[in-house]
Amino acid sequence: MSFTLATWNINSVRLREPIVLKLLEEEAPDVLCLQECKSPVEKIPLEGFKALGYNHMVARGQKGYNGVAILSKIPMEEAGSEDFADLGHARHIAGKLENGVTVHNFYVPAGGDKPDREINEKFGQKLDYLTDMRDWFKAEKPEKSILVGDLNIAPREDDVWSHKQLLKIVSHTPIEVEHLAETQEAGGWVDITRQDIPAGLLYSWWSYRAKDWDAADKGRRLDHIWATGDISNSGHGSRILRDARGWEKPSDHAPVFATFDL
DNA sequence: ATGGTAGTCAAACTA
Repeated sequence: MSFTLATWNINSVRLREPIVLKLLEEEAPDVLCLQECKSPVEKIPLEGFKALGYNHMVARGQKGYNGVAILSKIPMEEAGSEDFADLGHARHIAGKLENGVTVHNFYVPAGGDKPDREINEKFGQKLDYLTDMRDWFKAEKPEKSILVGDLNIAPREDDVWSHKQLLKIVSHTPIEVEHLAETQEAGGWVDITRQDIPAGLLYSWWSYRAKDWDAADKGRRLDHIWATGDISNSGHGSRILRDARGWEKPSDHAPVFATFDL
């Protein structure tokens, strides 16, 4: 059985319902994981998603900020949600698909502007969030699982437009990269996107603030698809739908895809 | 070094 999964930071699921529907119609992933829904769960517009065959959803939401949801054509039951770093934020939801695969959908804290926890509380919260993820997965020992989401870290030199210029910019600092690596190691996670596309510049986010995001192309790979080692060999076909960054009223993130044959 | 844009929800916060 083969299924395709996509992850997309949508930056308001209600405002961007039209382009979520466009993605579901044109690309038809079996599972779509969304972050930054910025909506209470009961206000997520489900009718159009259901009409396209996405009859299953698990989600956590809050008013105005954060929020994560998994839409699925495959029957799915909720498999819990965690509040790492005790922030009280809706940043994680897990679903277990009928095929036995568990999907973890994360929205890791962005971390503010200054990469110093002494003067910027948000940066400390981001590091603590990753440390709690690490410790949880170390105990949990996940199997037959996929982890996706906006992890808000671009770990590799070719995950950013300029490694040198971003070394002190939150999302690409060595301490964040180290925390992410420890989380990945603790769960035995394999980066499926980079398994498929092992070299070369790869971005999933471009700032709204650029005059011409496409021409400037100052992107970062903040959105990830990982899988546990027991199923990582079944992952293939990774891609990032850069086109979506240029759609009407776009998110600042593009959707990331991978297919798994199980 | 600064300011640039976008979303929520109606001023300030977050990204």
